[in-house]
Amino acid sequence: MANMHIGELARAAGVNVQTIRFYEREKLLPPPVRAANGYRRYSQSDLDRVLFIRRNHEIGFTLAEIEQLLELHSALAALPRPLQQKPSQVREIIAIGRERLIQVESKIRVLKSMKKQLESLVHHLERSIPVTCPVSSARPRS
Amino acid sequence: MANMHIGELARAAGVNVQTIRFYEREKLLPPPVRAANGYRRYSQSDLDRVLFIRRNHEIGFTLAEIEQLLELHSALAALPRPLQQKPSQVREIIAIGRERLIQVESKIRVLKSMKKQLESLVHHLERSIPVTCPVSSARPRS
DNA sequence: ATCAACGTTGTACCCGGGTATAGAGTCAAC
DNA sequence: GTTGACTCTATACCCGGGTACAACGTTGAT
Repeated sequence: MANMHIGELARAAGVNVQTIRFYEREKLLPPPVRAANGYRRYSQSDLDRVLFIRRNHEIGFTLAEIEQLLELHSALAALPRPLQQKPSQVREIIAIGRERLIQVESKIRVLKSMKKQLESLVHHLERSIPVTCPVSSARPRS
Repeated sequence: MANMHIGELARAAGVNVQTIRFYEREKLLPPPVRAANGYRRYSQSDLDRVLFIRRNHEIGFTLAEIEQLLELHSALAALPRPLQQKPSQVREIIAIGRERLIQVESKIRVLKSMKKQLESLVHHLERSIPVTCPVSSARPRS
């Protein structure tokens, strides 16, 4: 635990150092423990968190939405087990989860339809080209 | 054709007027025909284009990427049929299409895995809650 | 003991994607 | 012929998500 410097974390996550500090300011990362010299120290779970942020950002979630997603995860982790109590809190988490689910499903639908269009585009273009591809015989003028 | 004012187009597309003009400046929309009074006039195909832009932006493509997608579409439309000539141009379109396809597929993968996680989250939370849902008998204290 | 490579805080800047405002013209209805 | 809703151009601003200094401290190797 707490085995990485900020630079190592950044490299491992494929972002740069300022971005890590930026995420900290924006409350996407918790204030890390500090070594005696004041250096930030990070653990694997911090790395996981950064990777989670990046992946989700890449597929079009805003940082605000990602914050919610993260809360959702940690709320879940913090629940008493086996869940007997706190149904109102739990219900809220479920509600947020459902919302996200709807968003995600809608994005998937759009992307799938796009995929189909692209596939048919590429396919048709390939089919109707006078063959000049490597697999064919003589490579008639490129 | 060319039956809409900018305000109607904007309303129909669910964006505001300045956004339309912004897209025009950014070359995502072609300069529209102008009425005698200087007003921009738009047609259905302009609306389609704006909707296309919005949909794609929503699923995480940048405007620059969308510009490429649009070019790809119109390049396709402009091709001589039945494609006998211009294989180099066609090859380029295919290459871009393939690239997009890879991007789209990767987004879909990420979203699907997210969907699974969310589903299992919601499912598990629902399963372990002391039943308080409408479908059950007596609604024991909310 | 000095150098490079890394860390600290703080502040300022940049880019993408719009959004708002000013100052003016157009148009339809009353 | 004036009012209100619309349009025009031009310019400025805003927000999200970083990115880049500046000025300084720490560490390890040579």
